[in-house]
Amino acid sequence: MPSQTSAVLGALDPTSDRAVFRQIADQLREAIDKGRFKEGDKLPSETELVEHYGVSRMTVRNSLSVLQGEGLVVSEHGKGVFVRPRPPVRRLASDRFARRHRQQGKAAFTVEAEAAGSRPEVDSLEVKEERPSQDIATRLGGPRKVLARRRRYLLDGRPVEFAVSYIPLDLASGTPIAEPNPGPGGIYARLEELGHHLDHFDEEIRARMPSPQEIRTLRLAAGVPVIHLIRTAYDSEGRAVEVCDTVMAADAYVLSYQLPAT
Amino acid sequence: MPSQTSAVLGALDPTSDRAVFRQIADQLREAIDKGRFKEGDKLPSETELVEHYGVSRMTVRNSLSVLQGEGLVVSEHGKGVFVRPRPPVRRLASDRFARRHRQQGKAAFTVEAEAAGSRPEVDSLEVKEERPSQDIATRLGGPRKVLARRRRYLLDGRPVEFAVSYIPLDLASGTPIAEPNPGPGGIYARLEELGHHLDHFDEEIRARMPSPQEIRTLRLAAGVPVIHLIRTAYDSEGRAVEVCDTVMAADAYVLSYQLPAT
DNA sequence: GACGCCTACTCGTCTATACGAGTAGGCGTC
DNA sequence: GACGCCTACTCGTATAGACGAGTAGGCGTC
Repeated sequence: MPSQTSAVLGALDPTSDRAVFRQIADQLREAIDKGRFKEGDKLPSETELVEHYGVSRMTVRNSLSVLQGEGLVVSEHGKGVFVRPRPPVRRLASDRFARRHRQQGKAAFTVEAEAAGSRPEVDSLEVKEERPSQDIATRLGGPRKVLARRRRYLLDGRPVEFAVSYIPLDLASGTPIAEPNPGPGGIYARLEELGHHLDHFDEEIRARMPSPQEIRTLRLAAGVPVIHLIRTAYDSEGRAVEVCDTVMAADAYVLSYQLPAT
Repeated sequence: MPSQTSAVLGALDPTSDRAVFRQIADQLREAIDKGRFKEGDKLPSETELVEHYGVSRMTVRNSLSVLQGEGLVVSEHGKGVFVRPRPPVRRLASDRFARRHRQQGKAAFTVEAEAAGSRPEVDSLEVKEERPSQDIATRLGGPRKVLARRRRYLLDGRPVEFAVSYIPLDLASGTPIAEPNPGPGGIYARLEELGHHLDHFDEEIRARMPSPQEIRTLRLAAGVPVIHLIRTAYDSEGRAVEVCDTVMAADAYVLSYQLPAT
């Protein structure tokens, strides 16, 4: 029903000093916001928009690229431009590293995902010794070498998170922490078994646009930022025992913290 | 020295199947990453890039728009395209609402900004009674009317944050909370004076691309996401006494939380 | 010197056209 | 029915050209 375009979209205002491609983008955005195009709906094709507005195709494409940059739509080569579906979000509670969870012995990601009815996967395992970057070394108190554990998390086949844990090599070497699978409860459980009683975590949160590498790894659509979280774990002696550097697809997460008011 | 372009940028690979505009974007990105173009530097003009690569101007513009979308560069009409300077970041510690800070009587934003050597400003004051949105009402336990306090925060003249506090009207009405200036220590201090002893805060954090309205309010450059933080304050009886909905320019903030491991 | 114009350069917008490549469905052949 | 081709439609990439508008500096006039 291509002729329905005119039922949803209005006309341009030739007296406006607002650029034509912005006017078109505005109309499409409004139509999406008001639900006249719903999640997953196909927008009118470029050709239809060209005919509807009487402008050239490059102008229409310019409009659509504005909406892509805002993360409102995604284009699929050969198929069309679609209103971007909002993926269900995964909530990360601030007590997700509480000892009581650790003692249950299952990985937090797996438990939470299954509770939410999603199929969790962990891949791209890489565990190796490295020389830490300046930043990581500083956070860990200056070790010369660290064990780096890299993994990627997927939900229902969609990559949502990429994480690297760095542990000072003198803590990790020869322990289950250096194994691809560190066992139930993860490396925090192993650290505590090794006598490093965990005291607290520091988390730093930034948001930014992804690098091309991150776009590939997380298969990000245009206009989706990432949340960059750097967590440092401290034991009861105040020593930093682990730094975890995590990049998350921002459209898949809500972080949740509870803070005392005292 | 326009001829320096060829000293920094290489040639295209005609055998590559990577699109020409992507190859150009890659080369510019690499040059920026490696510091051959530094923060604030002007990139070669579109015309220079056209001559250097032997492509059409639209192709060059396409490359530059890729970098703009990544937030790496900003263009200034009539002047050129510049490597985007990274503004100094403002750190928000998770103890910023601790009672001891509140009792000192100065607004947290002002104190922190001056400590960091920046000039803080708060503007766009609006305090009025409203019917809450569905979401806000739910978070506050369903009041029919709320007091909404809107303000915008600036650092050295640059808007960095827009915040709206919602307080159930039956708590705020006729108190200093309903005044444009609620007095030392802010509304949290007033709430405690009114017998609402604060117990804890919940914070929800999302990251996303800004709406056109947010781009205007925060004067955001292309490719800068926002951090959306929703804080709910609870008193010792478990009642939600305030919801603060905050939108921050992501390039200006690092959020910092400390979590117990217990 | 102060002012204003003029010019050269910058990016912004828009048109018109061409071809490439991915998708989906029809339709005929086997 | 299964397969493969063909076609029509989609978006992706690139060219060439035109005009508009903001910026900054030179330069002449006053």
